[in-house]
Amino acid sequence: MSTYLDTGRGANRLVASLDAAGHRLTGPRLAVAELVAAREGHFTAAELLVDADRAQPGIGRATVFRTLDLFTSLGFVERVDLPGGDHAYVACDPVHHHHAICTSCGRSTDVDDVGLGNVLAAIGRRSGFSVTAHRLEIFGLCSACSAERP
Amino acid sequence: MSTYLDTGRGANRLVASLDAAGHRLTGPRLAVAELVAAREGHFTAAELLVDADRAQPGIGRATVFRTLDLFTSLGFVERVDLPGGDHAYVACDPVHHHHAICTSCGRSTDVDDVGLGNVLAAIGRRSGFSVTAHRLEIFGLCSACSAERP
DNA sequence: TATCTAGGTGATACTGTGTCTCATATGGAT
DNA sequence: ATCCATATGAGACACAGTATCACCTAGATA
Ligand SMILES: [Zn+2]
Ligand SMILES: [Zn+2]
Ligand SMILES: [Zn+2]
Ligand SMILES: [Zn+2]
Repeated sequence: MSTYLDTGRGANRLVASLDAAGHRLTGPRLAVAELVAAREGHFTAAELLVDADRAQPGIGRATVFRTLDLFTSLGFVERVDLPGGDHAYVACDPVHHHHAICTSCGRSTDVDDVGLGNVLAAIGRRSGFSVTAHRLEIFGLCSACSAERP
Repeated sequence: MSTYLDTGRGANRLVASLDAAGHRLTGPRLAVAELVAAREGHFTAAELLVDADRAQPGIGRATVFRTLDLFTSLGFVERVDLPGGDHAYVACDPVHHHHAICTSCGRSTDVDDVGLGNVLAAIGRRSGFSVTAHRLEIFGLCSACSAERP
C-alpha cells in the first residue's frame, strides 16, 4: 500500500507537489486526496464519486474527475485498465513502477521493473522500434489471497 | 502487420475458428473482418463504425460491437489502451504476444515476450504474488517513423 | 430441396463515463 | 482588505457500450 497521500505529515508531499506546479490547495482536493488514500487497492471513478458524495456532500462530479486527472498528472494516482476493460485508478508514488493487481481482493502491489528495461531494449533492437513508453499491468493473486484458496 | 484476417485464403482461419466455437459465418461478420484487416494499426470502435457504415450501410451499431467482442474473444482482435486513456483495437494473431504501437503513424508491430516471463517470475517470487495474467503495451516510434524524424 | 430452429441481426432506447460551459466562489499574493 | 487567476458546482452535453426485442437466416437435418 502506498501512503504518499496520507493526511498528517504525508500530506506535505501533496501540498509541495501542488505548489510546485502552481496549483492551489483547496478543500475538494484535500478531500479527494483523503478518499484516495483511504481506499485499499484500485477503485473506479464511480466508487470514488460515491465516497466523495458521502464524505463531502455537494462536491461536484466534475471536480472529482478533474482532481483525479490532476493527481494522475502529478503521479499520485495512476490509471489502470482492468482485464475486463474497465478503467480504474490506483494510488501510487510518483516514480516509475508497475502494479500487480490481485484479481481476488483488488489490492495492488507496487513493483519496479528491474529486468523489464532489458527486455524492452531487446524488443526495440529486434524490431527497429524506438521505445519511448510502456505499460505493464500484472494480474494474479496476492500472497494473502493465494494462501486462502490454494 | 498481421494478416490473419485477410480475405481469400486467410479468411479460412476465421471461418475455422468461428466454426470450431459454434459461431455462424454471417455477412456482417465477414464485412467487419474485412474492415479490420484493411485497417493499418490500431483503430477505435468509432472509426470502425464509420468504415462499416460506408462499406455496408445498414449494418447495426450493436452488431459491430458484438462482432468486435467476438473476434476479441477468439483472439483475432485485441483491445489496447492508448496512453491518453482511449480504448482502441488492433488486429492480431491468436497467440500470446504484445503490441508495440507507433505513436506517430499508429501502426502496431507484434512482439513476443521472450524474457518477460523471467521478469514476471522474479516479480512473483519477490512479492509473493502468483501471476496469472499480464498486459504489456509498448509505445514509441516504428523504424519508418524514427527514420523520418530522427 | 424444403423445413426448422438456435443463433444472429438491426432498430431503438437506455446506462454510465467523462467533458464542456459558465456563472459563482475562493486561495493566496500583494 | 483587495484583487484576480484559478477552482468549483450545476447542469447540459457527447459518446461508448449494452439491453431489449421482434424479425431474420445459416446451416443442420430429413
Ligand atoms: Zn503504484
Ligand atoms: Zn489479494
Ligand atoms: Zn510509425
Ligand atoms: Zn506476454
